Amino acid sequence: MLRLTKRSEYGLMALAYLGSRAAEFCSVREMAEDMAVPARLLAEVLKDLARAELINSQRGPNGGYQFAKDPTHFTIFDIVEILEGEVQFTNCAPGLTCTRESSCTIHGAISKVAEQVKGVLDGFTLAHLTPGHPDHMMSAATAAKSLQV
Amino acid sequence: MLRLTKRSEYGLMALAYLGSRAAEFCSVREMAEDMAVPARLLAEVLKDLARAELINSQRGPNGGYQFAKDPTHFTIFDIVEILEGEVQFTNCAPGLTCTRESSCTIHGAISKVAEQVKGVLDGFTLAHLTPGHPDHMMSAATAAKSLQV
DNA sequence: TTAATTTAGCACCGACTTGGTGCTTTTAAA
DNA sequence: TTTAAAAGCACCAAGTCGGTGCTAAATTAA
Repeated sequence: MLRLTKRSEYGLMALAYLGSRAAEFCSVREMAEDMAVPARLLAEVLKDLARAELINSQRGPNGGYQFAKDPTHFTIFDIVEILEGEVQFTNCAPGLTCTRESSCTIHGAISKVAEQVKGVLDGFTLAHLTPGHPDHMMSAATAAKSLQV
Repeated sequence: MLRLTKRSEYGLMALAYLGSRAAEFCSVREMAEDMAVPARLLAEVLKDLARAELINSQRGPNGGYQFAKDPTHFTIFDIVEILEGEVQFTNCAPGLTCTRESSCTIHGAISKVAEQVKGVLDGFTLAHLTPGHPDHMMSAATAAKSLQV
């Protein structure tokens, strides 16, 4: 159904969370509780993000994770690629497993589609997800509330 | 990995094929052979497209499938929705299974992403996939060939 | 009428992916 | 030394995906 996995979803939520928490270390337990997501799975996701050097990790008491770099430097595409592997829209693109060079007439257009989808994901940085950041996009609920004020 | 399923892939290929074959009926066997895809699976896909009244079906000898309407009237999004079910980018969007209204800060941006991805898929019609049609986008291979001439 | 061709319907299966957990080790602070 | 936390690795259940089997219904041709 063309959807992101939970890994990406939790990852994006966690990064947004970290972004809004200044530079302090946050533990997985803390984050999982606040975000109401399964702690162990979140831990796996954060491990991957740390391996990709997107966030710093600190072991031991008062340890946890913290943003390594400016959130505006990373896009949703980057995160999805880290957590789900290479984004490959179909098998049917030149150079991939589509060997129907002669008969397959769609990979021209499909490549364009894939390119544009990639463009969309690259058009959003982590800052867009991070509350408090000037680039943040409000949810419908939040927007409604701010209108009431 | 954010990819289309084989159902969508075969469906799009088949529709491109039908679009390039004037208005005659084409049998599944014929199409599957020409496109080098598994016939039975292609048959399932075409059944779904026929149920959606996107193509006409005709049983019996010399039967098969044929385009019902103008290819420019259908977008890639339509096909994907028919063959994969409702496109739902994440669980995390207002009104969906994301019940973390208060804590989840990403569904504002995620909704925008989903909207734009939908926009991309809606920006391509079947005509873009159909060789012979003026809107058709050539594959890299075909383009290379035409340059050689 | 009969046989052949083709779609329609429905159920099913094996393999892979996904979401999630268990357990042990390593690091670091109190 | 104890405790809190991440790192590593393996594992499992459920779901999805690609694909197939089988039977019925429709249509054409002989």
